[in-house]
Amino acid sequence: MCDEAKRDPAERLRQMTARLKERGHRLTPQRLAILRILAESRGHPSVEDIHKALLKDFPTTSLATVYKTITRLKDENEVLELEFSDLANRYDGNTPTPHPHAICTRCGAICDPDTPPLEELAKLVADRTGFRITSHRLDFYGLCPKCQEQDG
Amino acid sequence: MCDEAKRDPAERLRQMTARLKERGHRLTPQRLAILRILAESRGHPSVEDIHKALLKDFPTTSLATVYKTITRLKDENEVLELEFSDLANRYDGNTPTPHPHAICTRCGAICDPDTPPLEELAKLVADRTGFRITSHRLDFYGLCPKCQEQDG
DNA sequence: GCGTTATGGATAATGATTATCCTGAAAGAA
DNA sequence: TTCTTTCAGGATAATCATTATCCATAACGC
Repeated sequence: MCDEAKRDPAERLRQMTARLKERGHRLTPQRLAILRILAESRGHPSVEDIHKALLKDFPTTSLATVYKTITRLKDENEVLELEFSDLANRYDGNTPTPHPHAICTRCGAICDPDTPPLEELAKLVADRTGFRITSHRLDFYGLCPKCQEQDG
Repeated sequence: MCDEAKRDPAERLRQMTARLKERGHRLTPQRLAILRILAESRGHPSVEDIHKALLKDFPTTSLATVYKTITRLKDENEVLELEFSDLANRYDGNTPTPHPHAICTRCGAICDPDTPPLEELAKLVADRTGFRITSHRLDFYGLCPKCQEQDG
């Protein structure tokens, strides 16, 4: 229910590479590999996760390269960043627009539940605060099913 | 509309001191001062903000003391932490239960809009993901009214 | 192929937060 | 009030994800 198949990874990869090229970014082998990892990932990998996966094909890749590529992708709105102050940030390259997440506070599992859209609520907030709302973040924290089992 | 008066700061201070005492924490002058700053704050101060305010009455207070006190308050659920990976975390001592925020991405202003409660949505997410939901975070990002003016 | 210039790699720097360690103060008991 | 125990404060070092820096090199348009 949680990490069901989303859109086709190959299609998403094509989309990302096309957008980067179109905006004048070079498509290096390392970059392509990072895009592929993001497109194929069902979870929400951290930079270190991505780097580890990358080392299988490109054993000399630097962590800095991953950070730089992620920054590009953020600038181009091709990846959604989930910030944490006490943990490494996590990234969603499949669905780069804001959407709710369920986050396990024990094991760090993150999944995308289906929920009604928040546009109405965002409009309400804009009306009441005078803000020009451009993005949002909705996280639910708790224990994932696996971690509940371990409680006995 | 955004930073309207909430509950009575003095009453909130009484509440916090009572809870800390009840749980066996000592009430030192520094701690009381931090509680007062949190209770009276209408914004969402960072640790550094709190420390700066504290120095007026206790010029030798260490930053570490503020961090330690905040940790206590988090453990006792008397303060709500808003985490940011690229900025200092911000704290709400007035309303320590999760509630939506509007956050200015330019100046960092944070305010508490009135919105319908999210309990139903949380229940829906719990049903669909199997998570045992214990907390949530709903942030809306955008430009506050002041920062919109500066755009011309 | 060539030349321009963005990118990759290695590593140092940054900065919020946490850990450590010791001294001193808070609170209860006598 | 004084004593005792233990928690809290202050100073500072350590941590760790993320950024910045710098140079050699690879990508891509011509």
